[in-house]
Amino acid sequence: MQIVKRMLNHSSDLDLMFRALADGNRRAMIDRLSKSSASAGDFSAQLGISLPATLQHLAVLEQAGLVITKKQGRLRICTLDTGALSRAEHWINERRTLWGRRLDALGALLEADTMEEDT
Amino acid sequence: MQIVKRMLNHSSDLDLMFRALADGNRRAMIDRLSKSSASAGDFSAQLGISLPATLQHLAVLEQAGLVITKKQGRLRICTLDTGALSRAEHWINERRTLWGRRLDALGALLEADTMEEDT
DNA sequence: GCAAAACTTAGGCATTGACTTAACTATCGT
DNA sequence: ACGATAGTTAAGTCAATGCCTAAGTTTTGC
Repeated sequence: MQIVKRMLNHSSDLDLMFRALADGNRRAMIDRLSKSSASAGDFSAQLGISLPATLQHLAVLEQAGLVITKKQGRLRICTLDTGALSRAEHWINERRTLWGRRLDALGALLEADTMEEDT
Repeated sequence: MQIVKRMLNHSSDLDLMFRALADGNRRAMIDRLSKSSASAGDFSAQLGISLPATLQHLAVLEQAGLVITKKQGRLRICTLDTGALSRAEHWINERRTLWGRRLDALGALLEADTMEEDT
């Protein structure tokens, strides 16, 4: 059963995703993975933190759907999953453009207001 | 010692930004602001949380550079600042496209691997 | 002036998050 | 088989979050 990837969290997907991205070490891991796959030990060495700490970060990234890990022999190999990144980007872009449109609509009005005040 | 590291670790702009976005209430505030400006009391009422809690959220959003607030009379009026949103989006997009290029090269191989696991 | 409205500050509390060390378990090379 | 390598689990520490209530402070309007 490959369906069970997410349990009944009261936190949304976006919560998990943004919280996962809100840590420098985890972003560094994503940076690293955007170049090539890596093992848990690689991250541990690169970041200078313990292996357990690394595994916790990996769990966060996995739950956020940002990273996929798979056991190969005694290594845990990690790869990026860009699906979630796209969703995060989509949320941001939606808000940004919404506000952009509003600016377009109000821009003239605000400017007119300012002009009135000035004179 | 790791305590020192954490305390000295002045969190980066991206830390502040993503952490700010990692909360449903704060994303709701941004949603609200993407439609029009609002006062602290508006948010308090909309979210059903106390005014102090609302102010804390606003402080987080302001420090992240996502929101601008300004005192007008006895109201604290808040507006969106899209600059930070754009920066967050830029970071995400950069990683996504980097990985995308990588996928072009490795795609078939990874997919074959994944298929094996799934079945 | 003065009370109500809208915020601000202070203090407290329960939970979560990022670490750690120590003690396993599983794989690999010889 | 056996020691070294790579990861996993357990348990604990400490700081940061998110929320609250209570007691200020500033503005507004009568």
